[in-house]
Amino acid sequence: MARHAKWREVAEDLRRRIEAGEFNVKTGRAQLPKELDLQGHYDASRNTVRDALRWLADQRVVETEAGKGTFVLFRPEPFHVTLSARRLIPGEENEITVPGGGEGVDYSKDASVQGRVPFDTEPRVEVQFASGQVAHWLGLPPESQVVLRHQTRSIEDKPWSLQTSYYPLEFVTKGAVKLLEAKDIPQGVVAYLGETDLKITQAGYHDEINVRPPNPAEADFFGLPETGSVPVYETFRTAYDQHGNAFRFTVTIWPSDRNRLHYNVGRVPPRVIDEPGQASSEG
Amino acid sequence: MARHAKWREVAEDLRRRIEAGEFNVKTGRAQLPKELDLQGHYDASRNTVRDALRWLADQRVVETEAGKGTFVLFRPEPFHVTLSARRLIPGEENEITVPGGGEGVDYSKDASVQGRVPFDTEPRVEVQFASGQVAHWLGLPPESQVVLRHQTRSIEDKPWSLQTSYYPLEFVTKGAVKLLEAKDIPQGVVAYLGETDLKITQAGYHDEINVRPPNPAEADFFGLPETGSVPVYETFRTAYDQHGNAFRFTVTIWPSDRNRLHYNVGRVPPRVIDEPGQASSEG
DNA sequence: TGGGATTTGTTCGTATGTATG
DNA sequence: ACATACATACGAACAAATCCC
Repeated sequence: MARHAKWREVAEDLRRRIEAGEFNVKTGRAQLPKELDLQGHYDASRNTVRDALRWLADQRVVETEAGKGTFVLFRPEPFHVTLSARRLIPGEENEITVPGGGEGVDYSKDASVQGRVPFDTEPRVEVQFASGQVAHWLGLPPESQVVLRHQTRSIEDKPWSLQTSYYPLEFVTKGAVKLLEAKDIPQGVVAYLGETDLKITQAGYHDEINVRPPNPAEADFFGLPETGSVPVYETFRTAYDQHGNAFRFTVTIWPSDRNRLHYNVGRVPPRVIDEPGQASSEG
Repeated sequence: MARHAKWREVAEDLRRRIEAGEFNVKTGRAQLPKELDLQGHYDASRNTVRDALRWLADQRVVETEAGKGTFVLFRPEPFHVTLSARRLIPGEENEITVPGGGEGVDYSKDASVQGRVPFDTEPRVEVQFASGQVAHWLGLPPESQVVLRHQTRSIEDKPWSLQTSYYPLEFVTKGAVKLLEAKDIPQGVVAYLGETDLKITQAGYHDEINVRPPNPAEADFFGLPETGSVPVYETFRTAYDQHGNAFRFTVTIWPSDRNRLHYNVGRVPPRVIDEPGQASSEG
């Protein structure tokens, strides 16, 4: 009869009851009965109940807090992040064409988020020897040094992404001195590099998207369970200039529980560009 | 001294020993000592050892098999999948330009995989009422019917992706009768639609990327643990024709343990287009 | 500030079931 | 049929976090 183990049946039933709203309260978080009561309700041992709760906690359905209880997790609406630029080079239509005109065109930012304003911290700036991965993507010889600019971004006071960009140290000695300053570059780094003697223009970029469990520092920053049950997106962006040389390598970490990624390729209706993810839920 | 719980310390130590290659054997899989021996080695109870092993199993570091033992998991090199087309419309350079010329240009496929040949099953074809999501993306009124074409893809005998495409049923009555046939369309569906009276040309597409645990059917097909510890990518692609109308909606499932996704935007050196992910590991 | 009650976290022991060879 | 090894389930004790008075 029992197709599943007992702990699994308890878990499934609890999830059903959670989705039916049985534990909802008017104010505050929905709280499950305490383990002792569940033990009585399901005629199971406390360990079996705890196996069920652990499984639900791993799936981010509930959250347990020592001394307090087990609570139903509120899952926020995800941010919809568009990772493809609208136009890449101002004045040229070599990328996405917005038939309606040029308003709201986004040249310099890496990502735009529908309807919400991200808050960036001031960057932390370091000079390091390039790791193998960084050297590979930037096309640098081993032992090269790079400037690293690290930022955290939040939306509505919630941590949203971690970003680290790498530039050849050479850029600094050739005129881009602001790269070493630990403060935001208002017009964006790409625009700034174009204003310096380097005269770098972004012609295109390559993105690689990976998914993995967060490391402890990331889990702490984003408030993710340290079991690694909520993965993070890890995007690697290599930007190329007008000569086909890589000039920037950016690693960004996005928790998967609050982000969806979007790309537009070719000609796409403006409403899709402007309002990604309007009705996308449930697969 | 003990910063972590005992089970966690056992787990960390086991991972260290695994990475040090302590359990490697010349032929076959590396096998850990049995639980009873680990219990003795760490002076812990069997349940504590099992807590550690469960944590490692959730992270796909090891795999336990009843009656056999606990084995170190072999993690294969991921496939690198490029989701941006090289050129979108033959003859026009409105998408990625390959300076070297037109060789190897990929017009019709949704995805190209570096150095490996995917094997597609014959499609399963159905007619359904459009769900809310499908109707939304295709811009169809409620109660519309759609043709659904479902395929599984494998690379080197390993299941690699699950794909379902939706087309307005209207297309069939307007001449695209092959959409209803349960066999592959060699030139690709997009090219075929252009050859019919519909004269549809793909002008662009929008991709949304999500990550979630696999459902039981997906876990079974891909051989993923049913705990959901290995997430799958779920990509939603909406393709638009020359008039800005959506003509296809495609949902693809890719297990994250064997896939990395790539996009090229703007002008990118051909070697990056042709050989994605050449040296990208370790973050 | 403290102490006791409540609730979850960790660890142990033990028994039995199930898959494998 | 038997031994091996992991899976499930039970019970119990104490620790740690939280809350309330």
